[in-house]
Order: sequence, then structure tokens, then C-alpha cells
Amino acid sequence: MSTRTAHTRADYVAAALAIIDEHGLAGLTTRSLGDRLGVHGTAVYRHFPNLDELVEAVLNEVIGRIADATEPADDTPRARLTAIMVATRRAFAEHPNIIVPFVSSRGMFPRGLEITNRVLTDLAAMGLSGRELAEALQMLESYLIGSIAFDYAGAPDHLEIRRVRRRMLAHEAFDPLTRSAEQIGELNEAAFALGCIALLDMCERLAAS
Amino acid sequence: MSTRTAHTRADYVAAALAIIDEHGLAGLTTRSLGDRLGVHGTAVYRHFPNLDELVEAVLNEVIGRIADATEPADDTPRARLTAIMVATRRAFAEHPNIIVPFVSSRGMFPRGLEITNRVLTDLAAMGLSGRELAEALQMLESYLIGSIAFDYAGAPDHLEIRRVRRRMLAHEAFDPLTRSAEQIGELNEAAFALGCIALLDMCERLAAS
DNA sequence: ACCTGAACACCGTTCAAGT
DNA sequence: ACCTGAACACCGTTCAAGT
Repeated sequence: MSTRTAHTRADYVAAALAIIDEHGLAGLTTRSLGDRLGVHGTAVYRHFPNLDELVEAVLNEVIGRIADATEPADDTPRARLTAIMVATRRAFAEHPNIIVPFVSSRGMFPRGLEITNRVLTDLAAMGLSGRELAEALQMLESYLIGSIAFDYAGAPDHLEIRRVRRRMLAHEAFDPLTRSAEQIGELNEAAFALGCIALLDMCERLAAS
Repeated sequence: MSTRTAHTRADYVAAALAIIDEHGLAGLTTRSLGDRLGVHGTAVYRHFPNLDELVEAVLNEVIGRIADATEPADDTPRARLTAIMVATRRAFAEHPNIIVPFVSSRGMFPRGLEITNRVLTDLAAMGLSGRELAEALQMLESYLIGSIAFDYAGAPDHLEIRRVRRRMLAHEAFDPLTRSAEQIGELNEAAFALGCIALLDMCERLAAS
């Protein structure tokens, strides 16, 4: 009498994320998904209209975790904004294979919009409004997306290192800076922090004017 | 005796770019490419080892045009940097369907490296060196990629407007700002310029320290 | 040197059918 | 309500063969 529980949407999302993490976005197919869940490949269509919507649900899940993890903060708006940006970048460091569809989606799913609204609230608390508020949002979002894409998208670690080095080596100044993966990771981190400071400074300048 | 000239690599690149512009990246297949050139679908393999390399050649071509168009400048390093960033962003506005593979490639092709090296030269002329030079490059590149992706990637115009509006409407401040496509385009442009100023200011600060 | 034609192993998706 | 099985039109790529 043990009722074999049927799969839920959440099961498919979890399986899809695992496959994408392990084998890349191209590794996610209806058949690979079915295999992992012990189910026929076409069973996904009982839960999602197509694979693209599954991927969007995966994005929503990953971004949702950021939203939950950075919830409350008795801090300045600027500190909260920095925390959200750092947390988002970190989340994609763990799931680099999902960055390409994320860039295409531009955060247009429920939990993404939730974070966008939180950023807007913080920017408003910094004294921005109207057109300047919109411009500030755009600046921060562009930089965040670009940093994520630049730092993690498109390649497994060792490949990335090789590629980054190839580029760096073209200019003498880089050779001593990029000898190891750690150095590259550190440099990426520092550059990201610097950009956040520069852009948030600009936000404050806009608020003051 | 009219010798029918065979196709060259450049022919395939031009055809591929036209198809991508008209029908999106997914519209580019070996068969659609063959049809456009009046040739069998498998003929591409005489010129490129696979489709990914064709797409990389397309990226190289598009970026190469930017490199050629922004060549000389009797200007300050900062003005040259701004010009390169604006020109790159504009080039992708004309070829939005190519942004996703560009993000994955991270500029790792000949003409992309050429531009990267030019940026490095200008940053060095601003007084940056060593680790700060590397960080400055990373900041600018991330912001540029992100702005391009945020402003143009993933959707034809009318779709983009609908999506952007849907998001904007979630916050009261945006409704009056984003009534038309022109307003959105203007806002994107202004936000991009602002971010460039913020990041280049930071570069100067780094150079001065 | 460039292209054709047939073939291969794969895709996403549909739909009738099962429980 | 969820899943199976067969089928469809479509992929990228290989390879022997043509000129």
C-alpha cells in the first residue's frame, strides 16, 4: 500500500538545476531529465509547457534563495544594496551554467522582480526619485549582470583560467598578476567591489543634486 | 566560360550575420545557411570546423568594424575610452541577437583582444599600472558587457518594450518614465553615460592614489 | 578546393493511450 | 492527475563520392 508519490514541479526544477550544474545547459534535455527522475522524457510536459519555462523556473528558484538569504537588515540603504549585489554575484558563482539564460531573462520572473523592487526601495531611501531613480537602477543592474557574466559565464574553471591567461598575456602588465586561479578570483572580487563603490558614489551624488 | 566563383569564409560570415539579424541565433542552422548561399547545408564544413566557430567569426567581424571605426584619436585617454565604450554598445544595438554568444565568448577572439589592448593602453596613459590597471579594465569591461546585455539582449523591440514596461509598472515611480520606446531608449542611454562617468572617475582616483 | 547526398545519433514536442 | 510509447519534424556532424 505504499503510495508511490508522483513528481512535483519542484522535483523537476531540482533535477534540472542539478543537470545544468553538472553537464551545462546543453546537457539538459527532456531525455536526460527523464532519466534522472526515473521517468519518461515526455513527462515534463505534464508540469511545464516547454523546456524554456522549466529553465525560467530554475532561475526563479536560484534567485529566490538569494532573496530569502538577504532578507532583513538594520543597516544603511547603501550597505543593503552592496549586500544584495554581493549575494547575487556569489549565487551565480555556484551556478555558472545558468548565467546565459539569466542574461536573456533579465530578471523578469517573480523572485527577480522582488529583488529589483527591493533595490528600488533602497535607492529611494538614499534620496533618489523619478528619472534619477530609474537611471541608478539601470546602472547597478547592468554592472551586476556584466560582472557576473564576465567573472563566471561560459566556461568551467580550468578552461576559464587558460582563456583569461591567454588574453592577459597579450599585455605585459598582466602576466605577474594572473599566475594562479586564486589570483584571478581575488582580482575579480576586488574589481567588483571597486565598481560597486564607484556606482554607489554616483548614486549618492545624484541624490544630493 | 564564366567561372562560377566559389564561396569564401567571408561569404559564410556575411550570410550567417544576416540570418542571425533576421531570425535570431536559433534561426542559424546548417540548412538555413546553405539555402541562403544556394549551397548544400553541409558545405559550411569546408570552411569552418563547426557552427560555433562560424559564430565566433561573426563576432570577430562585428567587433572588427568597431575597431576600424574608432581608430585614431587626438584626444585624452578618457575621451578615447568613452568613445570605444559608446561605439561598442552601439554596434550591438544593431545586432542584438549576437549578444548572447558574445557574452559567452568574453571577447576572446582577435579583434576583441585588439580592442582590449587599446583599452589597456589608454588606461595606462591615464596613469594606471599593475593591479590597479587590471581592476580598472575589469570594471569597465563588466559594465560594458552588462549594459549591452541589459539594454538589448534577448528580445525584438516590441517584445522588449512590453517586458520592460511590465517590470517598471511594478513600481509607481516608473510608470510616467517609460510610456514609450523612445523614453526607454533615452533612459538607457543616459544611464549608460552616467555609469561610464562613475567608473572613469574611479579610474582617475585610482591613478591619483 | 569546394560541394553533394545519404546517413547517423540526437533534439523538442505532440498525441493517443494507459493507470 | 501523472506517465508511457510511438511518432513527427528538425538538428549538427561525418563521410564517401563527385567535379
